[in-house]
Amino acid sequence: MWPMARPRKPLLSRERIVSTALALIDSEGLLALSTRRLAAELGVSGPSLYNHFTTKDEILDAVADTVIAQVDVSAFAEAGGDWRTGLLGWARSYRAALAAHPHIVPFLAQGPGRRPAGLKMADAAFGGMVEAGWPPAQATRICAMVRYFVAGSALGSFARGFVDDPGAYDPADYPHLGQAHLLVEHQRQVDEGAFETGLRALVDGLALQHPERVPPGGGQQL
Amino acid sequence: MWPMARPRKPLLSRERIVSTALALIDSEGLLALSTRRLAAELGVSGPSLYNHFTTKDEILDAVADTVIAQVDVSAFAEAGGDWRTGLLGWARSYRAALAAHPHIVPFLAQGPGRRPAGLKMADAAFGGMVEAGWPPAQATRICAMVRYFVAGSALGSFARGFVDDPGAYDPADYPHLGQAHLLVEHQRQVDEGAFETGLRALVDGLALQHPERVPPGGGQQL
DNA sequence: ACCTGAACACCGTTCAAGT
DNA sequence: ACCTGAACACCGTTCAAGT
Repeated sequence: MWPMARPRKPLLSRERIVSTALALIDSEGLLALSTRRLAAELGVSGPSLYNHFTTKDEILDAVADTVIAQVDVSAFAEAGGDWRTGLLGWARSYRAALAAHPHIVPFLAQGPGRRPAGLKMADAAFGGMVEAGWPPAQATRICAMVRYFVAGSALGSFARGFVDDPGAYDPADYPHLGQAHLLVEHQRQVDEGAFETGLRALVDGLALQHPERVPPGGGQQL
Repeated sequence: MWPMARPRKPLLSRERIVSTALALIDSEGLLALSTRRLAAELGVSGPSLYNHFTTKDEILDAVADTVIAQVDVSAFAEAGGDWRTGLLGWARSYRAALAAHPHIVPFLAQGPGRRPAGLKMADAAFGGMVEAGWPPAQATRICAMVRYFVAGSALGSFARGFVDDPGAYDPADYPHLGQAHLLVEHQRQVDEGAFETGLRALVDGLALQHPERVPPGGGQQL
């Protein structure tokens, strides 16, 4: 091997950089993604990345967008105006996409900005709610609350937040946390159960506010 | 000034380190908090911090705990078994505490672990829900979903996630985002409105599931 | 156009040395 | 006990040099 300045065929591509970055983030966390480490994983030297992206943040933007591109918003169209079904389908797919890559969530939460997949998702969700009869201001709030809920649930496991040690929580200090150390074992069930229960409650609660709702007594809306 | 090895009175204390760290995080973000920068702000050299904390993460843990210590859980006790009032009061105070320090939220979301204020909050909320008649498994889910919602809403502004530029969102690409650039101006109202609307929906939806609820027709619960 | 190594101003943390 | 400067192995990014 002798020094190679420019190869006949590019060693890197934006796609390869992004997929390797995502794999590294998934396996070792956001902090493990350094430009030098990523370059090493790709078999090139650190500065090579700057031929394809102008900054590390731009790489993260691209990674974030591929994650959001996995979200399925087809439930709105398929439900044909049934906002409950559309919203449930979107929210579940949204959560699944983020839960598959939890370490990128803090970065994702900075908003879609100019990321195309994020904007496409926002457009579909907002449009779906408006077409189902929600006033635009309320549709905005609903999209925001779904994002809050999904991002929060993917950001950090509730169950994993506790310590797996029966002696960790002294009953004298925390009288109700006697079983908390058991949460760690049932992590997935706890987190998914909480998300699903919360999502149902959210939709049920929203239904009470829909402009076309017929209240229980059949009376007028406020 | 000549070299000072050990001063008569300690220059640092854990309290001073934590409050300076929080101020730095609030004003410049989590990434701006380096041990060297923090030390400079405190008027000492970098390694001095290691006489008071064993790692930077331990400093962040202490910062996180002081933020959570601001959350008011007294609503559960004051509401005397009325879980709706207790939950609303807790969730609003929880969100206010996190929204005051948004940059620490990604760190907070790793869970209470062994942080006393976080555990005290979890204990009070879980205990409050159980005492109001919720089965423990459901009380756990409710505490988790409130954390998801609060953390998600404090993590990143929904409104600030868009770009304040009328030309940013081409109607050909995003037919429903024509007004999205306006969100940035009304940031606080949008985010607080979404949180409040979502919280009400969540509580309303949960009420339908409470074991002691009398269903509309007065019939039996499933 | 696309890669390289050298360089700059940073990191977190350890450690021997001072009082 | 509590501070210091020097040192180690890292960072993100720029830039001149190579083909």
